[in-house]
Amino acid sequence: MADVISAGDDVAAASAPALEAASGAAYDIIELLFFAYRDFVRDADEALAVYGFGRAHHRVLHFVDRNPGLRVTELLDILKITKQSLGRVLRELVDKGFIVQREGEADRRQRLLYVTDRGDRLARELARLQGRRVARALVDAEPAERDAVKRFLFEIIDPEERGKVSRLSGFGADGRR
Amino acid sequence: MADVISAGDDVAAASAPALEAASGAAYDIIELLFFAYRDFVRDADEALAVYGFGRAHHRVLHFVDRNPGLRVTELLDILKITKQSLGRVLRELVDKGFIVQREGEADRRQRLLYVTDRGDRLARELARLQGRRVARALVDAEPAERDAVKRFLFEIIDPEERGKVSRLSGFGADGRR
DNA sequence: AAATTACGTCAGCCATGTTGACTTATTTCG
DNA sequence: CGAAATAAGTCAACATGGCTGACGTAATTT
Repeated sequence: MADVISAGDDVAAASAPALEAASGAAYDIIELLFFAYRDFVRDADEALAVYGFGRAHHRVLHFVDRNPGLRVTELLDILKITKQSLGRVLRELVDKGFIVQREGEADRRQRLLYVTDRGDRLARELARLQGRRVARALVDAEPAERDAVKRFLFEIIDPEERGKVSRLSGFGADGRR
Repeated sequence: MADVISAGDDVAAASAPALEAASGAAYDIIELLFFAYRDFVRDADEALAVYGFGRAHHRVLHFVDRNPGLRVTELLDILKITKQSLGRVLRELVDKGFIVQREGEADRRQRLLYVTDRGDRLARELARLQGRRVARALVDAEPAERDAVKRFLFEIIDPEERGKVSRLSGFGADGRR
């Protein structure tokens, strides 16, 4: 039961031993990703509940805070949800004064997104909570190990999405700064 | 960035750059975790849809496959969901012949969970899909780097949960095998 | 014998995702 | 210039997967 999984026959351009070693670690990591993410996302929940928000609001607030002037279309492409799903949470964030929308200067069809002071404060508080967990997980890690973690997460992302993530988060296409 | 905002109203002045400088490596990883998990969980979706299953079914199937004879209470504690939520997906998995429940020998109140052959086949297929992604992300990583990734994910988990995860996944409390 | 435990289930609610259809304003292009 | 494309918003209906609360049954523990 639960032995080494096969790496898949279409993994090209890698030596058999390298793939095998990678596959051995893969099963553990599948489970670790589940547990890690399960706990990671819970950090912000109580802080969000104060305003009647959920995780969907958190994601929107986060990306607008990190990318002032973000266009709605770009946000949809980041979150990979539909316009209608975004519409609901975005409206609530605007109604409660955490986000404002401004007409684009160059293109007046656009409604560029910005956080308010209030929104910025909440976004930072949420980032502080999650950042604390991440920082604790990295305290004993050497710089090379931190890079290895970042590179791994970066390479888990769909290849065609990596360019976008690099631009948003500000590190290179190889996962390094 | 801030110059785009022109006449400042209540739009927060210091956003992305200041935050980034303040928080270091943790901030990148918060975003990377979002993107990585977003893509990671999508791998299995089409395979699950064939049987009318969703991600909740996947999680149940996975942990039962990895832990034959799992008790319902233990599964609840792993997934951190309620008995009622589990009940729905578990019933569907049983009805469709992917999981069977057996009365416990020592304690006949227990309904121990096992996958059927069919369930095992689906579980492995899903693991293959996700494992392939993980394996590809690790092909160029050295053993020490793979350990660093595992250790990081392990330490993201709530401290009081780590013992349970160690026992389930079979590596030590330090995140190493 | 009573209390606790393991499990299941009914009923209703909420958050967040989906499709499909349609509108409005604006920009781009032939 | 006029047609087509684009950016954004909205209505309606529905699916998934969480939640709480209340109860029931069988088996075990005290």
